[in-house]
Amino acid sequence: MTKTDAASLPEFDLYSFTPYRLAMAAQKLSEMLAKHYRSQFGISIPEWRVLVHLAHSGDVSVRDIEARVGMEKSKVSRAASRLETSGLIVKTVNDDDRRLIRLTLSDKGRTLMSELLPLADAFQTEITAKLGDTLDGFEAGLDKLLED
Amino acid sequence: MTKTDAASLPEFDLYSFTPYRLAMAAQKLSEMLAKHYRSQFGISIPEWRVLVHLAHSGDVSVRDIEARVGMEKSKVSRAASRLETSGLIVKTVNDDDRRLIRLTLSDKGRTLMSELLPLADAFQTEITAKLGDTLDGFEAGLDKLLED
DNA sequence: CATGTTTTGTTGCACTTGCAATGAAGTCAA
DNA sequence: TTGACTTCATTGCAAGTGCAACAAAACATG
Repeated sequence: MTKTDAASLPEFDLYSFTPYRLAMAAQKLSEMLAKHYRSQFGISIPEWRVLVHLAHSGDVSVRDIEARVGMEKSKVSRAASRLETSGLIVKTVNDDDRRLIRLTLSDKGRTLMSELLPLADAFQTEITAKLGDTLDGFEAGLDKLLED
Repeated sequence: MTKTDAASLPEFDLYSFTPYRLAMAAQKLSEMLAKHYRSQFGISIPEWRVLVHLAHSGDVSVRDIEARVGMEKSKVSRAASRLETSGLIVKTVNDDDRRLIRLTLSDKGRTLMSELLPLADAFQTEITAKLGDTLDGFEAGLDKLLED
């Protein structure tokens, strides 16, 4: 009887492992996108997510972003602090519930987003083109993975 | 002429932005998977990637993993150091090219992988089931995004 | 050979991250 | 009202991260 050796390892092909492929694809797209707005506007990915959510939903609290964007609340909190420091958003206390913090785009932030959003839109178009006729199937798969 | 105001922001729906959806799906799968092996075996995602690559390819250098798995070389280096500390891999100098470091699974590491790989395989099966008839379209989309 | 260039892996540093602990504010029931 | 409990945001801490700088080895070209 032999000791556990190389031959005893189950076959496993990392490169066809869906979570791995998905992670690689996500990382690639994130980096392509981040390259645009990091170098041009000095914004990190978490900051970008907060900004987009604000542009989309108007006033929101840290909790809202945590829930809807799936970011840790401390991550949201810190991204918001950085954005406040750079003058892109304003934090005010919600007077109805003084635990909540209202995050709002500043004029500067709004101006920034009016430049950034078209850029994101163009990127989406690029991806759509790249996916071509696999687009629908791909998005349907994403739906399945994201549901519940 | 008005200043830039809320109404002037382009429409943009974060929740149908493909990079965002992709990032969310990837994060979700990674966390589900990591929950299995982090809690049971105390292994992080970068460590897991190195181990799988070793199980798959036998001896490799840091550079090989950097290139094929798309990890920063410092990340690979540190993951390898941690794995060496926990006795799961062995680092030896390659005598043909003494800059290269041969990473090899130890017996302990091989034993671990013989438990871990079936678990990954089961997870793949789970995902495949979840994707159902969207599987092929989804994988085709991933192929397109990952090519070049 | 000699010397400049490239490749490989590690490390220093500043920053980010996740998690748990904290404090402040709100809620609820006696 | 009081006191126990919950919710929200921030922060301390240890660990992880990316990037640039680095040293050692290999390579190239005179």
